[in-house]
Amino acid sequence: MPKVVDEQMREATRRRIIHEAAGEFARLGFDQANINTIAELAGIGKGTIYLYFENKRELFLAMLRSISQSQMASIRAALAPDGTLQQRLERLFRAFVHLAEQESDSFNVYMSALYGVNRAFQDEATKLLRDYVAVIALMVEESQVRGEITTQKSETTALMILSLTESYVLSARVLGRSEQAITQEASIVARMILHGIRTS
Amino acid sequence: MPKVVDEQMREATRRRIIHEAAGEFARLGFDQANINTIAELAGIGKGTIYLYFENKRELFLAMLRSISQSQMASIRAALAPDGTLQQRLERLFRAFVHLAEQESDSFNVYMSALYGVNRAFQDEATKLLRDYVAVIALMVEESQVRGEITTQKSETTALMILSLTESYVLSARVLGRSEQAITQEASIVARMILHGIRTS
Amino acid sequence: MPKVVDEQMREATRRRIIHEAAGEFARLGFDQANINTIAELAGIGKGTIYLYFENKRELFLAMLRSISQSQMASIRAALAPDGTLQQRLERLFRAFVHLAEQESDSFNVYMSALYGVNRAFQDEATKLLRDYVAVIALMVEESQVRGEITTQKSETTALMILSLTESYVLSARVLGRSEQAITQEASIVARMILHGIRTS
Amino acid sequence: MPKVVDEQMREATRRRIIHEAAGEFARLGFDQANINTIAELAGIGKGTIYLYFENKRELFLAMLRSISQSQMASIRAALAPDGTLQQRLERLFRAFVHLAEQESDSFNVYMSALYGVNRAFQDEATKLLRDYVAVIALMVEESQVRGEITTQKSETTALMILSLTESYVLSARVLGRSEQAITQEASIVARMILHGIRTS
DNA sequence: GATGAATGAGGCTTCATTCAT
DNA sequence: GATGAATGAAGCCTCATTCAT
Repeated sequence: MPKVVDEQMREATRRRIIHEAAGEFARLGFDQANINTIAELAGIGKGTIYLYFENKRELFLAMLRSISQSQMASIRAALAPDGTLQQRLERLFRAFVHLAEQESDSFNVYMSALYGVNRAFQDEATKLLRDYVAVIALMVEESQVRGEITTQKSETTALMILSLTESYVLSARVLGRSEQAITQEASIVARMILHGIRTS
Repeated sequence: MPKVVDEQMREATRRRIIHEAAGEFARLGFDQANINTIAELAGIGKGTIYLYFENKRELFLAMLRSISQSQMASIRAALAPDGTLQQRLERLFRAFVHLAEQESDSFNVYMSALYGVNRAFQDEATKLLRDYVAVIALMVEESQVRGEITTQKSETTALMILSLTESYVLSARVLGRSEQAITQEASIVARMILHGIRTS
Repeated sequence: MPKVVDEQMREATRRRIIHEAAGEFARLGFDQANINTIAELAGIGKGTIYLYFENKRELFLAMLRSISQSQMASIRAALAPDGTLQQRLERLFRAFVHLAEQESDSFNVYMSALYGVNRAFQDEATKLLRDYVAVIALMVEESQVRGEITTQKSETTALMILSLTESYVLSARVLGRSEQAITQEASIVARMILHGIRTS
Repeated sequence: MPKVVDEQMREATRRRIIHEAAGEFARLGFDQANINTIAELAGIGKGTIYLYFENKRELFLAMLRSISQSQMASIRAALAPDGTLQQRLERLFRAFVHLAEQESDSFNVYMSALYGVNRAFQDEATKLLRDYVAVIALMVEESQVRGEITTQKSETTALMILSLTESYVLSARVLGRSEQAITQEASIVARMILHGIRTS
């Protein structure tokens, strides 16, 4: 029964489509991206894409979900309960820098979905944002338990942490700073966050 | 001499087009926005738009510049050298909350331009970002002179302030918090920023 | 009573419009020619043209008639009953060479109208063609009376003369020959025509 | 292997498009001709045309080339080295009459391209004109070899032959003569050309 | 299942013409 | 009479989607 192999093939093709779609969407945006180009890059026929995804919109959403999973994995790893809160915050910061630079396609797609105007895309991107906040809030609560900080509203704190981290990275990139220059500020930013948290 | 009136009429029409364009672009994004619809909303003929703007792209850019000016005016007012640094930061935070809520069309357009993929739009949006940073950096330097804080890199500090302020507001909005709820956190966020600055 | 002066002014403006129209139509053809451009070249407002001509089509026709009159004048002069038939034919040939080179705008407009697809334009251009044939036929008949040739169908002969003269000039031009080179063939062509006539 | 059939289908469709395009362009001219109408006449969808031709202009050029080939074939056949020069000239004349009447669409398109203002179209039409001259020049040289005529400049002679033939037919048509009436003059025109050649 | 030829809706833009001043 | 701002019809072309093979 070649079923398993077929299933693997199908999954591989699906992944290839999503990968190329991410590049195309990141490069051109949803409207300007061309289904035909994506098919060519993925090495399949134009019509074949529709055997994997209902339409362009669904392809975009599937790609967005794929990106979300991948990014969440990175963030979870960064927030592993090793070391002090300061260290975990630094790792979080560096994880974002890394994502923004090494996975820039994904990052761009995610950001444009989040701040774009298509409600469906925004909703999907928001899910990831919620997950970010949730997993950071968890870390905050752990730190409370450990006595590293004393706080009440873990979610507000998490939101602050995420905002400062993510948007600092983004703004710095948009303003043209190098990855290296930004990475070097990990310690400063983390310390600043920490003090901010402890004071409020 | 009907010239003055004509000039006023022309300026009024131009403003009306830009206003409606902002709404349409905010609602649908650049590609999905329809020049014909914008013309109808502005109460003019389809062809008339082209007497005011060379093409769709130039209309978008003109609108973006208009938004930039308006937003910068708000931010400058918020950063007026009255009161303590804490108070100025609170006003900055509230100004962003206000912009995001009351001028949500403009805000959405600006954000999607900044994080979209069209280089020309990104460049224009980046200009505004630079202006933000510059004017905040100025406040930071004033505060140094006044002895409120002791810092070396005013621009880095400004970027931190902007990042935390702007993106906190944005994230909170995207996550569905009410304007009121966000506004109430002005004091907390400002204090946190201040401590962060003083520590680093 | 400034009426006369006004009438002169009006006539002068009309002529200026027609002159510039001829250039524009010759350069771009009827459809691509731009009314606004013609107005600018003529130094008047866009709307003013419509005080002189009902619409673009009528302007074109008026221009065509103007060209016709001018060209017929040249041809009549060339065919003046001075000299031998051979000399008159040579003058006719040279007149066409001159028209094609010195009045190339007019010539191009006339040819494109004649061989174009707009029936109204074709009809107008055909009138000129008929006039050509008629005036040449007259010369043929004169020559018969003078005993220079003996022929029956003066109109067929005229058509031959015109065809060979006009289209020889045109083909030679299209094929890139210089005015001088073509002019030098006046004698040959005229002699050839003459022999042809005498034989048939 | 449906390839051959497909290829045949494709070629058939291409021909159908060109055929209908010729009619539409002949009827309305390049600018007024409507791609949509051509598609409907050809029995295909509007977008399908763009699978066969890059754009309207390329369609026109392709059609022009197709016309050129077809016309050159007719002319070559007429000039086949059978019979006397007089007979060949008569066949040439009749071939033009036939083309002008039976292939009037093609003829109109070719003439309007030749005398229109679009340089690209003019160039393409000029190629055909050159081919005409070349093949007629060949006949002239053959006739020299055979001793039918004694001439030096075969190309100039060829141009004369073409001019008189083609433009006689055209002028006669424009002036409203019937095909039959024009055809009957084949002998006269041919004889006249012949004498003209022999004399010069 | 895979393909890609065919489709046609949709939109930006031009420009002849009108008409209020 | 002269003007030119305003208009909107008209058309080329793109591209997501379908479906016969």
